[in-house]
Amino acid sequence: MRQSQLFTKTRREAPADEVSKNAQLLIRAGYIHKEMAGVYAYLPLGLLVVEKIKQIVREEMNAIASQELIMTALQRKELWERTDRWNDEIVDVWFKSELKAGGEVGFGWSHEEPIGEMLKGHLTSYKDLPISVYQFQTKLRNEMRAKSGIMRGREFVMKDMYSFAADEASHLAYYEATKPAYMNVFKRVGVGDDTFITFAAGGAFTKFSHEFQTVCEAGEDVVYVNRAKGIAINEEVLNEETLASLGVTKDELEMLKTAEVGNIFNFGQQKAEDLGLTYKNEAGDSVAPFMGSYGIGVTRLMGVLVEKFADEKGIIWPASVAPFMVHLVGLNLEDEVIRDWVDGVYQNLRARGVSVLYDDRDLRPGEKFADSDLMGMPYRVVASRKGKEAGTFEVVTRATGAVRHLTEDELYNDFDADPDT
RNA sequence: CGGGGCGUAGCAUAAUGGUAGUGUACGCGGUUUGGGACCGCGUGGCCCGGGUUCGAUUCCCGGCGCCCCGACCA
Repeated sequence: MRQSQLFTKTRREAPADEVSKNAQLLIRAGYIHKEMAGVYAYLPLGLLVVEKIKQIVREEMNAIASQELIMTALQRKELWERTDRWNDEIVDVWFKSELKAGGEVGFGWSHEEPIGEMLKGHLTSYKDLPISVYQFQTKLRNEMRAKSGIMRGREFVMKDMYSFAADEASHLAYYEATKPAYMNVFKRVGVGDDTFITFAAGGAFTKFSHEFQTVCEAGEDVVYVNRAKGIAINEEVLNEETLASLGVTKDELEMLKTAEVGNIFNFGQQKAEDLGLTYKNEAGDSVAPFMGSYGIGVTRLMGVLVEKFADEKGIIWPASVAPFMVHLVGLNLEDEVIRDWVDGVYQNLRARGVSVLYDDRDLRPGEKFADSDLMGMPYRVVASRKGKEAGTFEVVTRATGAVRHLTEDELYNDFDADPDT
C-alpha cells in the first residue's frame, strides 16, 4: 500500500494518559485509537496485525480438527442463571442491558453457556462426538480497572474454543493435543522460547488448569519456572503440595514476570451437566459429554509482542505478524525519473507477492526513517537517487539494524526466498 | 471498590482572579533534501454544571472523564 494514502498519521509524542509501552507505540505509529479507558479501535495497520495473528491461530486450531463459527455478543439471561453465573456477586465483569420489548440481556464476556446450549440441537448421539468449535470474538468485560494498554481492556479479541468428548480418555487426549497446537501459535509469532505451559488454579473439576505464560515485564502474573525440567507454576498455586506433586523444590525455580496469553480448562462432565447438555450413548442412556474450554488472547498477544520486541525507536514486528514485510522508503521522489523508477520497484515487489508499504510521500529522509523505525516493518528497503546510480538498494533489517546493499535482482530473489513473504 | 493524582488547541506543555504563551501537527509562501532542517505568515484551545466575585481557565462544591497504587481478573 502507498503510505500517502494511509489515513493515519504518526506522532512524535504519545498521549499523556498512556503509560504502557504497547499503547504508546501503537498510538504513535497509527495502529490503534483509544476510544475510552480500556477500549481501543484497530486502525488499518493494527487490523492487519490482528488478522495475521488470527490467521495463525486459525490454522493451528483447524489442524486439531476444530471448526470455526461465531457466536453472538448479546446473550440470554436464563442460560447464565442455570449455572448461577448471571449473579453479579459471582461474575463481576458483566455488562448488562434491557430489551425494549422487555427482559434483560448480557454482553458476552465468555461463551461457554451459549455454546453448550446451542449444541443441544446438534449433539444428540455418541456418533456426533467428538466436537470442537472455536471463534474469534470481541469479549466485553466490565473490568474495575483497565490497564496496560491493549493488554487488559474492557473490550478485546479472544479466540475461544470448546471441545466435547464421549469419554475421559479421548477428552484428555484432545486436551493434551491443544498444548502443542498452542505452542505452535506462540512459536510462530516469535515468543515460543519465552512461553511456558504453566500449572494454574484448576477450579472445581481438576486440580490444575494450564496457562500459557509469556515472559513480559508488563505482564500481571508471576510464574516459577524450571526450564530444564520444563515445569512452570503460577505463584497462585505455588505451595508445598504443588511442589511435591510436580517433583521440584522451590530453589530449583526461577521467578519470572509474565503475561497470560492463553489458557486451557478441563471441565470434566460437570459443566455440561450444569447446562443440561446430554447425548445418548450406545446403551441409550442420556449422559453428559466431557467438556474443555481453551482461550488465546489475540489482542493481548499483540500487546505482548510490542512490549517484548520494541526498542527506543519504535515497534519491531516479527515477520509472521507484521502488517507488511517490506517498508519501501523512496527518497528524492521530487525527481520524476526517480519516482517512476521507485514506483516500478514497488510494482515488481508486489507482483512477486511481497507485501509492501511504500513510503511515496515527498518528505525529508530523516522523517521517513523515523516513521519507518516507529512502524516496525521487518525490512526497510531504501530506494534513492544515490542507490539508483550505484545500482543497489539499502536493505535494513529492523530487528538487528543489519544493513545490506542489494542489486535489484538480488532484492527480488531475497524476498522470493523468504517463505514468510 | 479503597487510596492518590490529573483534566488548557489534533497531540505535548506553560502561565494567570482581569478571556491564554510555546513546541509539534495543520494551511500558504520561500530556502532545503540520507536521520524528525530552516525562515516568514496563518488557522486553532481553558471538560460540564452550580457557587463565591464587579469579573472564574484560575478559588469552592458537584458531575463526568483519564491515569497510577491496591483489591479483582473463571
